[in-house]
Amino acid sequence: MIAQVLVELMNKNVDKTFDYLVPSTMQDKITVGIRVKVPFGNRTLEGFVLSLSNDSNYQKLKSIIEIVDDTIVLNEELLDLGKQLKERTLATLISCYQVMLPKALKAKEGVVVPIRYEKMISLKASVPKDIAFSSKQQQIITLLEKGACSKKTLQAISSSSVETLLKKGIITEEKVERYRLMEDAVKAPRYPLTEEQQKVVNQVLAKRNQFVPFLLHGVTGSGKTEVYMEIIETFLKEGKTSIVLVPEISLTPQIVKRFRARFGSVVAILHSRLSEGEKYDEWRKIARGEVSIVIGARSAIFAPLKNIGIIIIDEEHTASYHQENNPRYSAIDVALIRGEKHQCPVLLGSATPTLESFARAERGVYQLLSLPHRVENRPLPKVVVVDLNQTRKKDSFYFSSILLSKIQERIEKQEQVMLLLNRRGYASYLSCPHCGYVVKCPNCDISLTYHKNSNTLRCHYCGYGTKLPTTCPQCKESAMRSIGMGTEKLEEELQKLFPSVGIVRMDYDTTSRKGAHEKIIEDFAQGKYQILLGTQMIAKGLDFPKVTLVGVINADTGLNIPDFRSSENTFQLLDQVAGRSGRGTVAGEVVIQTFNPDHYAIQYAKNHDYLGFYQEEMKIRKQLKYSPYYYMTLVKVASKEEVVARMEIQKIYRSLERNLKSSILLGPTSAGLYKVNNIYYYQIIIKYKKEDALYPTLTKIVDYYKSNSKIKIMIDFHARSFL
DNA sequence: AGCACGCCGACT
DNA sequence: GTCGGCGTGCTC
Repeated sequence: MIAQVLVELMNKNVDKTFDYLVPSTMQDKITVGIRVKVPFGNRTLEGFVLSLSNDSNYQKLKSIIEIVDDTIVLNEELLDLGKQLKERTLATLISCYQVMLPKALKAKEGVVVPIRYEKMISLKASVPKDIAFSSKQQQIITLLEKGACSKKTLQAISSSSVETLLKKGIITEEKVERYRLMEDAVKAPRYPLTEEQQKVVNQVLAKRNQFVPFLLHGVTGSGKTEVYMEIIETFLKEGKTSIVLVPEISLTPQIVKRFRARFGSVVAILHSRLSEGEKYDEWRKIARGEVSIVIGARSAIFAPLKNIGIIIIDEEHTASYHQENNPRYSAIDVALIRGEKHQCPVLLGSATPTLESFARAERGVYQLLSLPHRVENRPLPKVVVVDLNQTRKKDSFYFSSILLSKIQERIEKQEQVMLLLNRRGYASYLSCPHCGYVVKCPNCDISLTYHKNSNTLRCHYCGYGTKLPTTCPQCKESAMRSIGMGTEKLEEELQKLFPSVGIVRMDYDTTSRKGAHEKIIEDFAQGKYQILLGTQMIAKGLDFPKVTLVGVINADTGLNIPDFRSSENTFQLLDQVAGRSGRGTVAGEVVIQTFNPDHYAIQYAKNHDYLGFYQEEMKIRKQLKYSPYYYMTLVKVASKEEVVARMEIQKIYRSLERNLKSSILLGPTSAGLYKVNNIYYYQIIIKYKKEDALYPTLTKIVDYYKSNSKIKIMIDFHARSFL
């Protein structure tokens, strides 16, 4: 028998299978999808068996050294999915398989994540009647009569007694696998569904056993999670499994808790904050069919569940559902592939769907469902927009007097406040401190990015460049400056203004420790603090009934990043963060501070008018030929030598120009992150509605560069950001 | 990816 | 005369 093995190397040159002899001792254990160790050149590598055959074109075959796991790692569905992923992303096949697996199961020689064992003690079949036991010994035996028990527990009673009983052969010891992540049983209230919610549930269940993609547009606080759980429960009763993707679990422990409370131990959790051991264990629970529900971040879409009843992607607009390195896939795409395979519905939920998704719903590609009202008829919060042009001169740098007085009010009423300071403010664009003016590209209606090394302003879309203005083109004041406010400074200011109030900050810096998120969220939920301030992190999915005021310190930071999605991202962020207010019995309020009070993204967010925003933004997208009217594929090259990157992107440009007859090419231009770690980036954006030559052309280009170590080329068919 | 093989410059 | 540069090619 001969095995076709795909080895661990992430290089285009070796992205094919190699034939190996299967030693007779392994014949009955080797199956497709298993992980093996093989000799490769003068070293040993790990790889996956992709197929088996009886003969080979090669004469001098080497033999497989050993089998790594006792079961298969990639089942048939995943093997097939990997191949599709490779075709869609043009990444290496091995990278498509590796991305599906926890580190413990990736093909990687030398990386070992152990299974955790525990010593279990159990009673021998019959306890001899004629022996007199000490009281401690008797205590242990009585305990064991009810069932096996961990050695640790028994040793706590008396370790010497355990030893004696073992020696006498009364009890036996056995090593048993023990999962690391143990579920903590919690109780959570279960809410009866509203009529609206029930209707959505019924609409989805009506299409069970069919591949139907749904888009659930539900306003913040409309109880989407409850809807998800109800649907999942139905499938659970039918013996079917479910996948639920959430943006980043560690940010929303509340959702996990609710699932745990309702479904108990049939829930597995997969996200980046787990240790490798924990991920390994959760994965094995899934592969062994011990759980029926998987909740996780992006990569949980590859959970090896069988018999899937539904795939749910919550907050479907979240950028993190797209992977930014190879393979550059979209979890939504994968969900649709798997949904079709399993003939099950795929449910995408959001209060602010991407324009792409909503457009698909309008065209009937997705079936649109909606939850237009909050539960218990709670009103959406009232939004006040504060014009910083009016207030900044007289008020403090961060706070308008309106926001301050409203904070003061909540503090007196013992209610809670959340303050958002968008961390994207660090992006270096140039802004006038007096009037808020930001320099834009004359061709693209996009902010120019400040390039420090060349001291110019440049457009990342068309390549337009201009010298740095010394005075503001609008108000003629001197000293334009790049903006960058920090949450840390905000916290300091706030504490000065409210010295006796408990303030907690949640951002990248305060949450790097494991469990830090949970702690902050837990503490805030319990009222240890009255004000929670933070970055985007606090905008999504959190549910604090006592929060009645949400303040956005500066809504403009997101508007000015040089991305055609900046309005959409801003609208989404504002709507999401506004949705944190008034989730309890007391009505909520929102204050948005901005230099652009009339900007449509802000105005529509103020009115909670998703549809209005959608329609207006679609007009712009149509006019400027952006997504979703055009597909946009990003081609990026990276090289340590700037000249090489520039030369090669031009070659690629000429090739694209020659071959793509129905596309619009933007570029070539230096990428937004022009130089990172001494690597230079150049890029081209391909816009097209239908381009049959796209994949063949790009495949050729990728092949052409596969053995060129001086240059790396990256292709992203669903790029969310063109920085 | 790594590593060997192979053909042209400045040095014990 | 040799040590060593990194271009090209191969790994079942």
